[in-house]
Amino acid sequence: MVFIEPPFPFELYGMNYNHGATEKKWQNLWNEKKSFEAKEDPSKKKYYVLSMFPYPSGRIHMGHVRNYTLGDVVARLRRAQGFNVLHPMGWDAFGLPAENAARERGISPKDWTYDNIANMRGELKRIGLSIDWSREFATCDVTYYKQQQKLFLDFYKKGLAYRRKSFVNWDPIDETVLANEQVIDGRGWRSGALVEKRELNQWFFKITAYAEDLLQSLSTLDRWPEKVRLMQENWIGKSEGAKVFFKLTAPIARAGASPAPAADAERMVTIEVFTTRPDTLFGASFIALSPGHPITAELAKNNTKLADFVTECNRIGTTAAAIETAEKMGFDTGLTVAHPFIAGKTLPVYIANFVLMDYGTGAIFGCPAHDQRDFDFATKYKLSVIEVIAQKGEKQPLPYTGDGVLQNSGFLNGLDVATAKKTAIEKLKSMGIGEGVTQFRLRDWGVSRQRYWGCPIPVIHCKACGVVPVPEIQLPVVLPEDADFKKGGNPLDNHPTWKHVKCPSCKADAQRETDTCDTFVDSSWYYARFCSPKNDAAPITKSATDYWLPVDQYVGGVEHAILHLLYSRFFTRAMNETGHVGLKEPFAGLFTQGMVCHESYKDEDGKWLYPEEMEKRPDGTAVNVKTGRPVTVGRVEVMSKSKRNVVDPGRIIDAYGADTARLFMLSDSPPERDLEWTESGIDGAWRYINRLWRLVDDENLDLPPINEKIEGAPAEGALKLKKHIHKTIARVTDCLSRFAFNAAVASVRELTNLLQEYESHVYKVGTAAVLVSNNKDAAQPDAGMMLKETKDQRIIYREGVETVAKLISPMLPHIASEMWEKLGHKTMLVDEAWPTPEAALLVDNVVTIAVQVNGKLRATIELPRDCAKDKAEAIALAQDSVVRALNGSQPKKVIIVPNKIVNVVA
RNA sequence: GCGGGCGUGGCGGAAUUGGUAGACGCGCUGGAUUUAGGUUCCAGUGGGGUGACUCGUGGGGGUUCAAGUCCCUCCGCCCGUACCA
Repeated sequence: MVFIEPPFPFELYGMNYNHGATEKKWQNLWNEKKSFEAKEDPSKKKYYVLSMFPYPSGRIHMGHVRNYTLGDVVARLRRAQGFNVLHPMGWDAFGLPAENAARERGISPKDWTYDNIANMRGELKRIGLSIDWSREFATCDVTYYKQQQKLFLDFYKKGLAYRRKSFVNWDPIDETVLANEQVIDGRGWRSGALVEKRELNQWFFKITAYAEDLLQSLSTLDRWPEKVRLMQENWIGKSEGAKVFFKLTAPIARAGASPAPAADAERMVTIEVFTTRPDTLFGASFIALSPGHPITAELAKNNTKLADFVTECNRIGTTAAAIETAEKMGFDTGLTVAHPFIAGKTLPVYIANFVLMDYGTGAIFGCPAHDQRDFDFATKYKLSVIEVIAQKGEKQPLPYTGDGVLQNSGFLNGLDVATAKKTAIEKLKSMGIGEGVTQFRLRDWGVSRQRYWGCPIPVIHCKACGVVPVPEIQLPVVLPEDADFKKGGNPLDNHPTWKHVKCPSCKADAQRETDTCDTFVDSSWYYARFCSPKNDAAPITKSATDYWLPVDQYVGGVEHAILHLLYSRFFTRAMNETGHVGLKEPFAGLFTQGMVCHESYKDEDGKWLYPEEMEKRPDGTAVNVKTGRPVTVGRVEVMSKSKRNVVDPGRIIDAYGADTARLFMLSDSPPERDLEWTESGIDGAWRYINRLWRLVDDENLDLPPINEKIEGAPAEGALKLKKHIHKTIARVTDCLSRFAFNAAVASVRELTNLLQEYESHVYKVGTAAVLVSNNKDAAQPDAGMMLKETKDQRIIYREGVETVAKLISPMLPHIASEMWEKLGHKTMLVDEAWPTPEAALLVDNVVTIAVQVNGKLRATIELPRDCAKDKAEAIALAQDSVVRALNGSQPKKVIIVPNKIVNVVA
């Protein structure tokens, strides 16, 4: 784990390639020539490459390097292929960590953020990305969030933003709202106080208005990973089912003194249940309400045991994972409801911790025989289990969730599940106690955050006028810079003056909204802002977005597969509806990359160690560099600061160069999979960079002039090499276009090997080279042929090396550029066109065919391409190994796949 | 819990549509050059067997002339789960 510290003594190892100077040289040149500045040009086909912008935590990490290298490969490839490429970069700069830093270290969130950005920008630039830095912005720039406030108001006017009550995690000691990640085992991470659920008025975006469209349009996103589309589909969670009204056998006496509104009073006599299984109504054995259900709240007023139970349930927290993995608990209310179909039958009403208030109606009926959760619950509380679906075939233990024929179900008996569902719904409807409904799991997007470091929501609360939007000419609503972070709560709310304003409508004293936006709002439209980042008059410049959008290739982590991407899709629809953009789907192509992992190390005391703090001994043991004490080598895990299994990209770039870091990121693991960072891997990458350099850095290289052509047909050896070059072009182009970057690198390496091997078999004599056969006994070609061969080979060798430089350039832009220059070119490689293979060179006239007997490989034979089937069969059957395997028996059948395989079935 | 993904030599992985499993690299072994080597070059390298062969893509089962690839099932690990970004 000991790295060579910079400056790297490259000449010590016979290396002539100085990555430090070379990388700097090309980065400066690209910058001077503005090589990557994008301009709208309707005469050219555009290509918009976007890598998810980073949160400015202060340092870049390997995950960033991977993400941006992947995006850069695409951007550089498309650029070489003649597209007008937009490849921007910015900062997802609002959010909690800045506020935490302010609280812990007394730095202002703004200074902390912009310092981090300055530092990270420098680190990013060293990777050598083909980014148009002139378009850079941060979401915390007033110029950006001003436009976001306009969008918010436009959404509000269209009814796409609204306010309602919703629960938050409340820390009673710090008097602040906690994020889910700040709640640990039901307690506040700093105060340790038991977290309470508190209901607050909050802002929501009406994403559910587009639920159906967001679902349907997934099928048009054919360049998205199937898994992401599936995850979104499940997240939206469309389900067909029924609402059923269960009548309470005794209405609940309301505890409150004030008269309840009529609709609410109605709720106290019936329980509205959503179910996807109305067919199993005859198997119902209980009703369960969410702890957050209005009836639960009403009952808890007069029942301390129930109130305690609800408190207990709330302690689990607000996350679905916690609620659903918690042990199933129920509270028998003693109430009963009438069964809708069976006269005289009643069902007990429970409060259950696994019933979510946010989904359906917050109430379910339980049919234990045909649902796992209901079954578990019924077992625990000894409720009846009535089988209403007769299983097909071999009987399985309950619960049974498959199809079958209805039984014990009155008018549904004999029907299959699908028909029974329909019939039950019709019956419910005719009885006036239910109806068929389509339900979505998707909930509206809560965007309110009771925090300082976010985009202020631009509304004013007036006692007389209610919610009043801030007039557009008064935008932006700017964050105050003198907020106090020492107190608990929301610094905006605590600020002495900021929130006090006059109502824009009646001029009376009023208050600003002190909630800020969820940072997912900021990242939902940044892709569109990159098209015209400087426009101060409007969030979006229509002509610019019409040209550049949609994003052709979006690259980022799978962890964003649902929320960020769904929110962006919603936002684009909302911006479309409010006239800002002319499209609905922001990202035509999506690639989700895997994470960067590393071994983790612990010393004897169980303390995590950084990789550079330990050393591996030849005997396989590991020790602490300083103390010499043994170190336990742990699992390979996602790099994280807490486990200290991180490698700083800056140090790698110092020691080995950006190209080496990029190569390592691209060469071994396929980009969609997790990548394990290893020191030996980086060594291997670094060696390859030096091998590339040796291809061109040779005083005796003796290459023919640029563009010299072969006269007549190429000599045999030259043709072989040329074929390989063109096959490599085809293969690499294909690999790159389908994100098989590791395979693309492998293919270029193969060509490099071949060129190097070829070069080592050639002597240079004067200006001509002489091919030396490996086989001493072979007849040497005559002088004329040799001259032709060597001359052609020199020309092909140049073509080969130039091709290697071009093909590797999206991955390793610095060394590729340097090679190009070394080969005598005056042009910059980044301005060169991507090579195209000659079709005629891609096909071989002799193919290798596998010969199998009963599916087992017995021989391979060489045959002319498209050889006749009977001829192939005859040659295959004549093979010694085939004859042996057949052992005298007659083949029953021979299967021949032309140019691929002959399978003899014995 | 639910949803999604992944699993191939000692290691990372390749195999575009069901058609020669292990490309390319790391590591390792042997050799050459070298005062030296985390340099470079050459050769070898899935397991077993002298060999003909045989066993092999997380486990078990199935479809097929043929399965890493398709189907069923089980196991392990990872991601998301709505206030981390």
